[in-house]
Amino acid sequence: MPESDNPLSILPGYLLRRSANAMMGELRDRLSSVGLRVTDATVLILIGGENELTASQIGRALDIQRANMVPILSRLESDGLVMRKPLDRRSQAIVLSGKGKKRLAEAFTIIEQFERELLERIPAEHRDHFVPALRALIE
Amino acid sequence: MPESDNPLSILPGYLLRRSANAMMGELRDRLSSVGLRVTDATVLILIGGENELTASQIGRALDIQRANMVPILSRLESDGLVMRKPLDRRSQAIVLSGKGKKRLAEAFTIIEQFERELLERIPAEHRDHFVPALRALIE
DNA sequence: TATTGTTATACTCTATAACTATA
DNA sequence: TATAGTTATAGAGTATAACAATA
Repeated sequence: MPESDNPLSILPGYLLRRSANAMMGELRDRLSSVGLRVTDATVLILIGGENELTASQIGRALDIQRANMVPILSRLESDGLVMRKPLDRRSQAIVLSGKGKKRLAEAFTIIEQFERELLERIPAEHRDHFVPALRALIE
Repeated sequence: MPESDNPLSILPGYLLRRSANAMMGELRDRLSSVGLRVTDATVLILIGGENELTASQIGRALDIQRANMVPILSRLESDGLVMRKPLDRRSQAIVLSGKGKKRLAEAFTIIEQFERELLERIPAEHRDHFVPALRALIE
């Protein structure tokens, strides 16, 4: 908080939004150095960890609607980072290209450093409680 | 997480974004019942707690840029919730109207219930660590 | 019947630059 | 010179409805 305390600074929901916005702004700046948006990087990480996922499956895993996956995957494909591999005549797997694997590795280095610094900002006595608390909110 | 675990589900930054999006979506739905956006409600809470704040001061307190305060305050003013009170020939305080105070009270009831439920979703042993952790990320 | 991929569209939030009037 | 308020604009994320093709 740049300003001194206000009635909002005790509300967990407000603090959650403010901190997420601040952290994602920081991550966005760092990922721009490898030409990726935050969402792009999450898609690369997801499909890098599992073998064959369709656009719909990626959307469900990341809480992104089918329709909104279209521009994301178009961008990744036109950048040569992913390819489409037909599974049947309706579905297609989104798979990393060689270039996509390299880009994912670069992004992951940035993200690991970012996550490390994020955790270090949290006082030690609270640190280990953070991820379990967030996971409970998402379930 | 609707889907089973993936490489992202251990990243604090990703979980922070996902949980904030989920929580704010929920709050947005609830506040729509009193015709307010989440940001509108935060402005009302802020100016309800302090006597006289200008648009620029509100923006700095809430991490909203000057230019983006304009449509927010125009909306609140045209809804009759706030009024502009000249301080000098350049600055003006944004103050709650009577209608604005009533609307703020309605919104605050909704938000208090929301915040209560949010905290209850966090397992008891992690709960008290949540706000301090978030505050550390915003500083 | 349900699902996949897609198009089109609109709304919200955010970011930047520039301008004027005043402090 | 710095700040307040504003305009204009663009980018990004998100939400909804609808459609054809396929499972």
